[in-house]
Amino acid sequence: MPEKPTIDGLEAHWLARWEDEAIYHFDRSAPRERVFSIDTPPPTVSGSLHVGHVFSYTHTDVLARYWRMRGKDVFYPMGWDDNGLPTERRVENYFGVRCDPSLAYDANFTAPDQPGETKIAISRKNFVELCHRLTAIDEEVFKDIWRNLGVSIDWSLEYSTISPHAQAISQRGFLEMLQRAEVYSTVAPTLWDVDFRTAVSQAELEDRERPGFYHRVAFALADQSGTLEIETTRPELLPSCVALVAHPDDARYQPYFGTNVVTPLFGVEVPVVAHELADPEKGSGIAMICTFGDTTDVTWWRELHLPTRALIGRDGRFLPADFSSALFASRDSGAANTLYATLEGRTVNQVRATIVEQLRERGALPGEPRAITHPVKFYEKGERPLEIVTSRQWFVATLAHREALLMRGEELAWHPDYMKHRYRSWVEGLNADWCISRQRFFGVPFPVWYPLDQHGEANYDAPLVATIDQLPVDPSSDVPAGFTEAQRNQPGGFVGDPDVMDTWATSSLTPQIAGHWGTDLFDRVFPMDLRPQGHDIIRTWLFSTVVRSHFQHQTVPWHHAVISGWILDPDRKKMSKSVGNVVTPMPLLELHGADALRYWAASGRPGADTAIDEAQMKIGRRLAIKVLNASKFVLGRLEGAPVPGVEHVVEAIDRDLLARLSELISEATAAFDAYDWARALERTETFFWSFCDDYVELVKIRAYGETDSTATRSARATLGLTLSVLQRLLAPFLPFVTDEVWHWWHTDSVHRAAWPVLDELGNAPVDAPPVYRAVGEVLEAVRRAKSTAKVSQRAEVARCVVRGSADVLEAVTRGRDDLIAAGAITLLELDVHDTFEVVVELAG
RNA sequence: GGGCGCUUAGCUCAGUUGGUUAGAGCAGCUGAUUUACACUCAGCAGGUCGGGGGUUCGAGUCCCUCAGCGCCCA
Repeated sequence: MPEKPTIDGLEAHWLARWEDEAIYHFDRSAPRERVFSIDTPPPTVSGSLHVGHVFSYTHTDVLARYWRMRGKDVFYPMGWDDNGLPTERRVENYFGVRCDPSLAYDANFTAPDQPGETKIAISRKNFVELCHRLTAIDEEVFKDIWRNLGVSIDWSLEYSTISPHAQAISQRGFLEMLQRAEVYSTVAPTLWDVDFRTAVSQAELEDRERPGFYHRVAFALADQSGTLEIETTRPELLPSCVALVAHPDDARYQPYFGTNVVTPLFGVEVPVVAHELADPEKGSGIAMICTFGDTTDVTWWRELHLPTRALIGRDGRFLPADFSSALFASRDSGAANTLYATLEGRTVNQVRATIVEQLRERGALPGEPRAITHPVKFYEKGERPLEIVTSRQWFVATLAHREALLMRGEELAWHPDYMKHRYRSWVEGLNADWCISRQRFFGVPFPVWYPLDQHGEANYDAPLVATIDQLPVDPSSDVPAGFTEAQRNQPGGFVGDPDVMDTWATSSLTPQIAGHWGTDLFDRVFPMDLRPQGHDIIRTWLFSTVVRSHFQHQTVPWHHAVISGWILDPDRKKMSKSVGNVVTPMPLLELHGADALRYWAASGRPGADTAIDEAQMKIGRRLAIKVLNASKFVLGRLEGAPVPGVEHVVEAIDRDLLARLSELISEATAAFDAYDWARALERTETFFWSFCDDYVELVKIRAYGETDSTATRSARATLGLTLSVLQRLLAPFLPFVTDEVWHWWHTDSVHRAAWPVLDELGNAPVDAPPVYRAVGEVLEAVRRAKSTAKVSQRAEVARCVVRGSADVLEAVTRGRDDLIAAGAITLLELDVHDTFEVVVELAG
């Protein structure tokens, strides 16, 4: 025990020691019932690292440490989510490159130190190499943060979602779903980002309020008897119009159902149809259906069996079209084709301007466009509104299993409970199967090839699949069984599936990846006990993991889901890179210390959004310092001797303190069992400060007495037992300082010590007379008198009269000696009275 | 449009099934001073618990309603 203990430098010392002694090592021979397994979020390493990470990972670690002390073998791995678009984007910007899959691999390529003005086009293989290189660097930065935060991860279980192991698991999961027909490929209208040129899934969708215009457009009735006016925000889609739609109950339009109208400018005859999704309140109550302006168009198109006149291409520009063809069958194909010739190859905005201008010229635009603000669907990482593009994609059949997936949500224990609503409303609102293919580069490839017929056309209905023992495979370089590389892309040969999987198609298998599905380990850890995560990824990570586990294992993937809240900046605004209010954790760690940062994080209850609060960190730091000093005092009193056993606790006030301590143990344990770490911390902290300021002050003088007196031994036993319990109750929150003080009198780590139980306190009577509290109240009155008189707390009290009920006076009597000593009271008088009152007469 | 959460002292938050005079920490103010701790200790002050209505002997807590903030879904 150092002469002048300090919390500075504790981190470096204990981090090294924990690593040397491998105290967080998972015993993989442990039977399932002794294991507590955690499916930790693998952070997206290419994302910005901010203090929000520290927040939620502290919650997880606090729980991990608790269960470890409860005697569990804690399976606590850490992974890195490095595959996917965020990494690609970061690599593009970091090195100033872009991937062009048509280029050949250049073994001599070296990336520039600084990104240049224009991005250098490189082959897919070169690009992927750079992705690996950068993620390796990023992962070290993240790892450094976790280590410095004192997260008790078993680093021997580290994984990454782009590793061959993760790829093999992902591909196996895919192949088994394919075999069970839970995944299928089809050509379908799909949400499409025109900048990234990839399909995206419903889960990656985000509504953004954008200014727009309602354009009123007049359609002539086919029989020339009049016009119907619709309103649209997307007049550029007029050439791909396939119908007009109104609500079946809308009396205004009922006469028109079943009749035809003619699109202005393009002269295409389209029917007027009825559907419940048409909103009579919106615009003129009648809308045009185009293939495809939004997901509602897709629904209408599918349910009403409308033709497909898709005109927006993968790059967001208008595709060629022939208005004299059977598909369009324009009444005036010459004019239509002439106009369309000016639109082909143009962007959405360019086409919109031209069409509005043309409509106005032809008198088909009654009234000026009306400015509105409306929600527009974006890919969450995208910059231009999503389009809907028809393409071949792989889908997981979620819609057909909606009810079962809702039931899985009910099976999960949610903390806090109300977070289950997020899951429920998401599953209820699903409107498309989960699209898992992405037209990108850095990801897990699909382990399939397609046979090519004599004309070089692929047969997508009969994919050639890899076998499980081949995995991982890359169909762009590996060859399917029965073929040779020479047959690649040749008629009668084969072609590899060119796409990669959605990052969630891999992340949804973190229990299988971390738990090494297919080995004996998996059965020892799965289903996992705990899934900690933020509420922002319930619809992605949590949902997709439930889907995979449901299909693959017919179970929920975990028993408990603990949902952490948002981290807000000090002004309570959500932290985001674009707002520029992101706070990085390292400076805070260096300034306040890991225990202090953890204290702040652990004060945030499950699910509660929490603002960055440096004041709270300072309080945590103060608490850590107090733990050092209190431990120093108590252990100093023990003078190196073992703590006297609980049977030596004989003084009434000491027995009462232990009774209160057993209440604390019960409360903290119950709170932890309910995943309410913040409550456990708050109760323990309150008790600890009262222990320091009141109990220790009361028994200090007695504790300095002769070692062989029963009273002294009682005080020392109580101090020692209480300190031991408090150090352990605080250990999950303040791992550094508690292990420091624990080692002052133990050889093992506090993090391997047993969580306190009531038995340790012997038969501490819970119904002991409330001596501690009664004496405390008198002492408080004495302190108040001294403070009011502005004298030292050591000043003598000539006479102190305590009036109160016989019970209270009895309690005070039992703590009389300690009270007199702590209050420097010369004469203590007790007087039975019906109200409680303390009269203090100071000396002099 | 449907749903969830929040609203308690200047600030950050407790307040577990309804039950003495609503608590804590921070900030503020007033003091104390070398035997664990100044990164300390003691004390003071500060709230009609978002508004309104209801149930009850009794409501911060239960019910209804309104408002504000945040979020989820459509």
